[in-house]
Amino acid sequence: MTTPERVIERISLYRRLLNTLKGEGRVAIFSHQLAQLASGTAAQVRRDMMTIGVTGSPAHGYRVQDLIEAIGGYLDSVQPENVALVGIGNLGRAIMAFFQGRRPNLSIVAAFDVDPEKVGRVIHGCRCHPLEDLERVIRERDIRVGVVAVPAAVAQDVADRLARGGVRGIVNLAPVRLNVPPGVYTTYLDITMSIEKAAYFARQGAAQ
Amino acid sequence: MTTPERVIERISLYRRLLNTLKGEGRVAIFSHQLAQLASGTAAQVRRDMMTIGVTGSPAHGYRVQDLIEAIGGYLDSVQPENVALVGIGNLGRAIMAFFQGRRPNLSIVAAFDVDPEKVGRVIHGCRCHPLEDLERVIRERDIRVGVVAVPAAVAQDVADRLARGGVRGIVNLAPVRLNVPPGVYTTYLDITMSIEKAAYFARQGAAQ
DNA sequence: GCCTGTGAAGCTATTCACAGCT
DNA sequence: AGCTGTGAATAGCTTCACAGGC
Repeated sequence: MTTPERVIERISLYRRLLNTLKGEGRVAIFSHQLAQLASGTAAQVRRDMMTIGVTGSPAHGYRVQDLIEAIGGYLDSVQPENVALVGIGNLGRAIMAFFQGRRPNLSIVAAFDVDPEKVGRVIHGCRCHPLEDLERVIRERDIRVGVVAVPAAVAQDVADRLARGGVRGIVNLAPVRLNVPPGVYTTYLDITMSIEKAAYFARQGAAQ
Repeated sequence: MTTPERVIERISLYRRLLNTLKGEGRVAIFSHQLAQLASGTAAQVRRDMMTIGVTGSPAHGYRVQDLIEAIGGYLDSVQPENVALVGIGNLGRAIMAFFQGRRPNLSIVAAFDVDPEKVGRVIHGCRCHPLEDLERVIRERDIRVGVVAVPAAVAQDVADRLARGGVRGIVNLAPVRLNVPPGVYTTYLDITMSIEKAAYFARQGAAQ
């Protein structure tokens, strides 16, 4: 019953692609077309559609609007998800700018930093708190997802605080592994690893 | 003979963990210990060791130094790899700061931006060029890996330029899919997707 | 006893291929 | 004719389990 990580990733990607298509006025799409946009296969797209419970027609394929709604129903929680961002350096600001009023169902509602310079300000529509307040604010605002964008040396401490505050999902951008209590999901966005990977496959003459 | 992406990712992770261990004075490690640090299994670590051609001993496990060297021999090219960064916004600067004199075998040697304000300056030890010079500089400096950290709207254009310049590996941080000619490897670092994934699994009561 | 190295087994994910529909 | 939905087949990855060695 638990959907594999890979499938969730693809579904999230489909949604973004579909939103773009919708913006272009596209009404329907065939599996092989969506597959091409997502760098996948038609069969895989159809399997994923089964997973989220959407059904298409041989005549027109899948209705774009249906897909977007079904993906929303599958991926999103009923009430919008509150996200905390820890670390308001360049990376943190990039993420805030990026999320600025984007997703209706997912918004960064609180940011944290140790720098007294930043605390108290509102950056990209989001209030900045001192790190000491993390657990309290997380609880008050019912935040269950945290993004860790702090230097490696303090990432584990931040993760501990997030977990204590009740966060159940962490996105870690710091180049360290985190130790989290059971029940807390962690995913890593590792720039060094990605570049090393790209360098390796660049040399191998491509894969994908 | 081509190593799967998953394995390359783990090997890159092992190296980082091992470098930390080495810094702590650790000399040898058993597969189950490395597995714990990497959130994997002992059997998997041993398989990966086979892949890179390292052999351990039942008595002491694997020698940390051996592993680091073997991974270097496996992942790295003989001469250091030159990387180009396109987009010197918050995200680009975060990446530059992060790479600042880090990896011996992988360095960002050129950055590009359209902002005339940034062009000509040297940020984090790296010269900033105007976007128009991209293809020329890429060729001159024999750059084969590019990092795309520009807004979504111009990411495809940047990818086209990189590919024309001869880049064979691209790390894309913009939230769009790129169309690249065959032979160019592309990998995506998608913050939105990661947060959506974390939110989904946070709700499911964790995996991993 | 506890480790590594590895063939074999097991499992998961992807793709095939085709019936059914329009 | 060309699509979807899906059981069956395949491919790919991970884990088991054990021989061999300190």
